[in-house]
Amino acid sequence: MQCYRAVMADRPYHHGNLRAALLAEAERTLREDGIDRLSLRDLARQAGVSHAAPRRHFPDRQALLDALAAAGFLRLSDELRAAIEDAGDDYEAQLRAAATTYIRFATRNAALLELMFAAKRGEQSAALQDAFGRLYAAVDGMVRRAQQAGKLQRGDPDRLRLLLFATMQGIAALVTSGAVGSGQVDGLIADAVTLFTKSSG
Amino acid sequence: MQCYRAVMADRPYHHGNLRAALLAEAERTLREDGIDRLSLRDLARQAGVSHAAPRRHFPDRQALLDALAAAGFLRLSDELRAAIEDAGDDYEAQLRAAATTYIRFATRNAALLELMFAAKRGEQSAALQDAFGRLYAAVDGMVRRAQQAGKLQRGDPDRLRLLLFATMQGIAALVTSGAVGSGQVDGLIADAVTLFTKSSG
DNA sequence: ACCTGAACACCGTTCAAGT
DNA sequence: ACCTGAACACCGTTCAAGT
Repeated sequence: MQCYRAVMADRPYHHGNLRAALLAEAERTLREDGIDRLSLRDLARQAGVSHAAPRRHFPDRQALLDALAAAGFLRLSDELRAAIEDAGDDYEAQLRAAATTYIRFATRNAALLELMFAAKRGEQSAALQDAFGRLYAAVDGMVRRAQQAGKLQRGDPDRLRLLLFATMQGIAALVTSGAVGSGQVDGLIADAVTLFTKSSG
Repeated sequence: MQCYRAVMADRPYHHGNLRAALLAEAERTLREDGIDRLSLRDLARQAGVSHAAPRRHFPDRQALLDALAAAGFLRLSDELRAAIEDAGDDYEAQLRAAATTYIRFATRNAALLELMFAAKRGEQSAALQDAFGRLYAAVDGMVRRAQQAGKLQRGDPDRLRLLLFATMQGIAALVTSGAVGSGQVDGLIADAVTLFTKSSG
């Protein structure tokens, strides 16, 4: 009778990793139902825990959203690093791989990406800023190497990196908002790469 | 006694333009407090009307958000057209003016722009799609003229227009999310214009 | 340390009923 | 046509209390 809440438990709820379970469930809900249907009480219910229990791990709803966003930044930056590494030594191939990975992440995690780039109403947590920094660093490293090799368009290097970042994010926004069909994505990426790489000739 | 709800009424509530009053108040709330604090009940309260009254004009909360987004698209496209017209005959100046206007709109209406480009969960209303079309047409016209005059980079014209749109939206996203400081905006726009215009020489 | 249970002040949405 | 008032099923957040 006191084991009621362990009905569907092979997962070790109630001891240890409630925080991780909440985050995992939250990400699933975010992907499948959208941010509007994401409620702390529902997450607690699905974790078999009282509605006040999440408060130990996330002081309020925004804290959970911030944690989701931070995890998103880390995962996207890891995927970008891997894609760039797999692309070999050709800078244009690296650029194309990075852009493709970024847009694919955007289409598969539309609500999460939106959350990651939500207008910050107040100050963002340090963890969230760090996570964004990881993403920026992933893009930055690639672009910096390409610039040093003289493969990119001229212009202020820092701004050019930001601009490339902005272009990827912009394409992602158009795709997830439905303004651009998935069939146009590859062409858009190709044009963007052409635009940024030095067409020396 | 039956005039209770007209306490602060010089506005003609309760007769005629509740819809417009709700939209105006909603946009103010969106700008000042963010989308999370935007509630139909609160809007009704501020309009001096029962909480069920808005239902006549907006079937649900999403309908009101869609109407806000549509109005945003129309206003932004109007501002873009005006800025382009004021910029004269030089295509690069037009491009710079359009980008500046777009980013300024983004910084002043961050929450609204986010709403405008929110990932569509289902189908979007026809009115919303039309409004987006107006925005796209505003950008499109300018770019098309520049392309015909041979002032832009080569590449598939349709995709180049989308790419330019994406770049503006991407810069806007980085600015409103706080990833790019307002001091870097002008430089970013300048670099973007340089990138897109044909540096023939 | 981590969680419960009740309570408070809100929501969106629905629906019969009023004018 | 447009609006009211009560009702329903939810929220997030707080807090004393339990183990």
